[in-house]
Amino acid sequence: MATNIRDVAKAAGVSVATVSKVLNGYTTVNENTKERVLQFVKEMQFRPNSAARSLVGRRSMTIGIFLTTGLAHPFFTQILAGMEQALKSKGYDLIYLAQLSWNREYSFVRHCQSRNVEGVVVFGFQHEDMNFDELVESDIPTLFIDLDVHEGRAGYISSDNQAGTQQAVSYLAGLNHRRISFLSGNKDSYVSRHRQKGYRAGLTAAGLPYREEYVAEGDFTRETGYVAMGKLLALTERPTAVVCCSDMSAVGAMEAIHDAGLSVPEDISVIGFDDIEIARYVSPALTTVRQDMITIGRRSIELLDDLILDKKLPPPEAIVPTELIVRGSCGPANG
Amino acid sequence: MATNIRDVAKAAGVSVATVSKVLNGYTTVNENTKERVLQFVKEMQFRPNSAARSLVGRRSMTIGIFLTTGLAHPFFTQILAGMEQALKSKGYDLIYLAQLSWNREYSFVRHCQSRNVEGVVVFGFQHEDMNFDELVESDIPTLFIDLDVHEGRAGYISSDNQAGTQQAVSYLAGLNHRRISFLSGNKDSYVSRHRQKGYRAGLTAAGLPYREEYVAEGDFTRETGYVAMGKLLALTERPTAVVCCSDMSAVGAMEAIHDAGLSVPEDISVIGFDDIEIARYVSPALTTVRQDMITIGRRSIELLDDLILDKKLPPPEAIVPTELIVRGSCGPANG
DNA sequence: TTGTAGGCGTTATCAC
DNA sequence: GTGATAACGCCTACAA
Repeated sequence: MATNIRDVAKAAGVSVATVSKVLNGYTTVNENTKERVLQFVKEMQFRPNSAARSLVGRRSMTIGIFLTTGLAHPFFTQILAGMEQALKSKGYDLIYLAQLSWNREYSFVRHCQSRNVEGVVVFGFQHEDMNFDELVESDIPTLFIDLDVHEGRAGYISSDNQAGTQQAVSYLAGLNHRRISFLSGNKDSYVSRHRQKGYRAGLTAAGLPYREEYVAEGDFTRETGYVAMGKLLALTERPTAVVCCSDMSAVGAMEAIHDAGLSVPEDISVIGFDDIEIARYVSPALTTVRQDMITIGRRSIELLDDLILDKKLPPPEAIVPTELIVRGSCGPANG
Repeated sequence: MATNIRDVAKAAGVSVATVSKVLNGYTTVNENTKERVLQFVKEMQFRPNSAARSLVGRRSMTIGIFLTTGLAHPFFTQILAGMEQALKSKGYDLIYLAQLSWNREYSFVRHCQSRNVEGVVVFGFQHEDMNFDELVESDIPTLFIDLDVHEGRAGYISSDNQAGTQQAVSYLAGLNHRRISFLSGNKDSYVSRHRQKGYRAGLTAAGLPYREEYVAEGDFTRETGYVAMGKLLALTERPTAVVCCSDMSAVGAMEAIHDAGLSVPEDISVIGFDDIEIARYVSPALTTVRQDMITIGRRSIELLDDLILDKKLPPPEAIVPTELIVRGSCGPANG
């Protein structure tokens, strides 16, 4: 059906070995024959069968992707767009391994191995309920996004969560806010922990005290943002500003503020984290800490490629800068 | 490294052929040996190498995905989530073929063939600048989403664009609107054409005349929605309602209305199409025609699977129902 | 019912 | 500089 290396060899009047050598950049082949072979390759639109290639132990040029949070993650598209750039230039294809629901004994690692996957990107923010031991022990180069796994051949990449949050707090302090609260994500998630660190650092830098009651826990979603904000509002000395762990929880917080008969930013200033598209469309538009997911996507493939190519390379811990995007949800302190 | 069929055969004390037969559901194998083989398969966590499998002409269980609009498409995530359900139950993996930018002679079809891809899903709304001839002629089972290609082994799936738009017009007519305008997408796109058809059908059903000047062209984006709405507002007898070809263009239209000193829905009612997440967050929240992208994603894989399994099957033309989601952007006609 | 052996398309190791 | 040929892991006639 599709042309194979033998067809090309026959057409060019050489052996398959020669064609193979030309294709793999061996220098031990005559310039003229090389020229002729390449011409036939182009003419016949020949592309080596990747299954055969990976079978003989050569590279499969395949990177697997695993989503701990399902496809529904708001950043997925941006990350993928960033990945695409690097995939193109490095020549990888990206495979999404749909785990077979009917198989109780399903092993993601075995699935990767049977597919000859060269590396894996894991993406999501759930730490607790996933067991990555098998993956880490498998020695398959792995890059986690937003999960601080750093062991064996597994590294990670994430935004500078701490600095980003600290900058948000400083910005509010600069607007004379002195009662700044923090709406966290799941306490044990890597990103939430570091954002909370940044919150404390920001308070300290501004000479503000850390108050336990000003920290409310959510889980990144709009719903828990609403509930958590409600608790903050019930405080006798209620905060004049709130830094949220995600844009969606900020949206929930704004709704709670609105429902309490207060307004943003006159009564309370709100800052989100992420800069998802929705942030621009809520009213007032949300001031937020932008994560550069395009860069994170691109770098994740580049770092993974390094890991694949160099077996001895220590796994990376990459941090990508954030940017404060000022819109309309913050104003000077009032009260 | 990873266990192969020979290891399993040795462990179970049988030949590789027997193991293979067990794995492939041959009935010509003794119940006891089968039992024992399966036990070792499970114990050793054996999974046949898919490269070797597809090399011997068996199935690769791989479906390719091709995006004409890049990853940035707003529905991408939902479609993928729908696909995932079917991929799981059918046992396919999904591969994203990153086209190699440095290769001028790049052929998507050859890439698919070299990867032994069994079928392809094409997704996007650009018709004109893409050349699908090679793909259609390649005889690779293909399923287009939102593109009415129907030829050879290529079929398509899409929302019921016509009925959805017609329902939107009827809804407005029911609110006593008599000057209902239409903000189209790219005129030559499949979905826009059918939505415009539905617009006319809706007018006819309501006994309203079709007026050329009430149709403004955009390209689904917010920017062109803003511009097109501006033109409609400049009309001497300006419309009291507008049906838009997408939610993003509806957002643009609402901004134009606002900037003209008018308000939604008091002065002008607005209906979108898609029901993307943003529709819930603009103010007023957008009444819109929801597309069931989850179902479209799931069905696209199911239909593709049918096409792959049955070489004689005529390619499908599948239409998925829409649903009118009533929110706050429409009110009774006023004037 | 089970085992042997040839072949899928490619690369790597030798000879020549 | 070039060409046989043995792998890679698996499946499928065919033989036993």
